[in-house]
Amino acid sequence: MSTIMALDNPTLQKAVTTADKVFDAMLHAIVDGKIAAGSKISEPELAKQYEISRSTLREALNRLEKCHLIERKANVGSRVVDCTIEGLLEIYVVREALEGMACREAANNMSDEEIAEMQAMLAQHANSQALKDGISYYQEEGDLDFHYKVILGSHNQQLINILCGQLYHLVRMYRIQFGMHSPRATRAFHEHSNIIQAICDRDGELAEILMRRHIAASRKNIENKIALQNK
Amino acid sequence: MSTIMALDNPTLQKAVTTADKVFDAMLHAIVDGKIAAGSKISEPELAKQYEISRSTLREALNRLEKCHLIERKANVGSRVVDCTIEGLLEIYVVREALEGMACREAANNMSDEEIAEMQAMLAQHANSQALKDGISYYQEEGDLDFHYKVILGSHNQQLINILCGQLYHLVRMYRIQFGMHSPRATRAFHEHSNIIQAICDRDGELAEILMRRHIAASRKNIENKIALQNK
DNA sequence: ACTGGCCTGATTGTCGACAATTAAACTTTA
DNA sequence: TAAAGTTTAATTGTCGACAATCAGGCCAGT
Repeated sequence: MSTIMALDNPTLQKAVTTADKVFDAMLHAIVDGKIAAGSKISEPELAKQYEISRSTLREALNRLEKCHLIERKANVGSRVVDCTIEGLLEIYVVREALEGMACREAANNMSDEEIAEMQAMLAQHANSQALKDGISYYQEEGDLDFHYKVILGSHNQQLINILCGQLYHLVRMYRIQFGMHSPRATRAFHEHSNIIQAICDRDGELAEILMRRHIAASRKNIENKIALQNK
Repeated sequence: MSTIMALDNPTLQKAVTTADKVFDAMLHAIVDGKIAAGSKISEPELAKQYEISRSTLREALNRLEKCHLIERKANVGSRVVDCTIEGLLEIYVVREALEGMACREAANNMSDEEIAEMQAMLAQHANSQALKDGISYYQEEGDLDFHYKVILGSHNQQLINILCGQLYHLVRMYRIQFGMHSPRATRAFHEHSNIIQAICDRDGELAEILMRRHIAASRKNIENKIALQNK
């Protein structure tokens, strides 16, 4: 029902080849933690598990490496990336820069129809949120939907590739594995609302500033939580 | 002689496997235009040309795809990306966002030794520039050296991977194939100098602003040249 | 003559086996 | 006993062949 599946890979065509299917399966397995973060990958073992050849598996591994979900060293092997606090904060820094710019470009380049769509989506989220009073749904999927739409609205293929193609899988992985469903839901909703307003006003400069603040706020929220945890 | 070779891939280990060597060879061939932009890639032909198996060639192609230098469609084949004005401008937008942020982080995270190194490099470039009065050398290599150093100075692995690992090969490709040796050399030199000063002052906010202006100026320079060309 | 379907040639995807390299276990020696 | 060197088992990289898929040419039918 959520739109998250539909735009899972907005820039990629559907999986046609078997390597694609294995890639998809492993992608979800890694993101969901079914394949542990930091664990070593045994090519023969996984090939047998998915009932495919090692060549096909390696093809899938190559695509996972493109998403920065695994790391390969020559003649040694592949490991799933491990989720560290430092890595998470690094990603937020990149997101602040890229999504800020994407938001500026979205304000310049989105069509009126796209803007209308996004406003409708926000209204739907508002209902869903008020209805369920469930912060987790909004936080985990609605938020991603919103950010996806803004990124796609930039109409910048490079931005879209980097953010949707590679970085966002990592974001989802961290969200799930660190169990992030913070009580920022209502606040984030208002921030989203203001960002859309800036885009609607075609105010790219303000849109970028608001998006950067929005992401920076999330990062600081995490930093605080970590600091609290380590106290 | 130049440092460009040394930091060709500052984040990657040297090529050990044959697929690595073929990747390097094809990387340079594509960047230098020896393999034409937009041309289709024939796997059997190239495999014979490099005297390797198709599997090994495909491994190399996968890494080229990671750098966004080629594009693959399932059951159809691979093509070298084509250099369009729109693509070039898109890259500048991404660079403005990412390198701006990298510059801010560099001001926060660079060690004093790193800053001293960068100042020394700039002084060397100043001599080289005054000596040869050659704008092309500075523009094509010194400029990249400077930007590399700033990116590495951010100490953000995600930033480094995206910028040095994938985006900068594209930047070099565009520079060479469009023959960019504009008379911005002395102006760019002063901008570099100011940026280093901001980093030295640990003024991340100013450093980001200056870097973004620096890159935006390059982009506008190109836009003007194109507009002039099409008149 | 033109459109539609079929067939053929070539290209890509997949497979299993072999060669090269690495990491660990074992032996040997100071 | 500890450290260094050697051997061995397992993993990765590479290869050539087969199967699946696609693009273009050919033929038939209206």
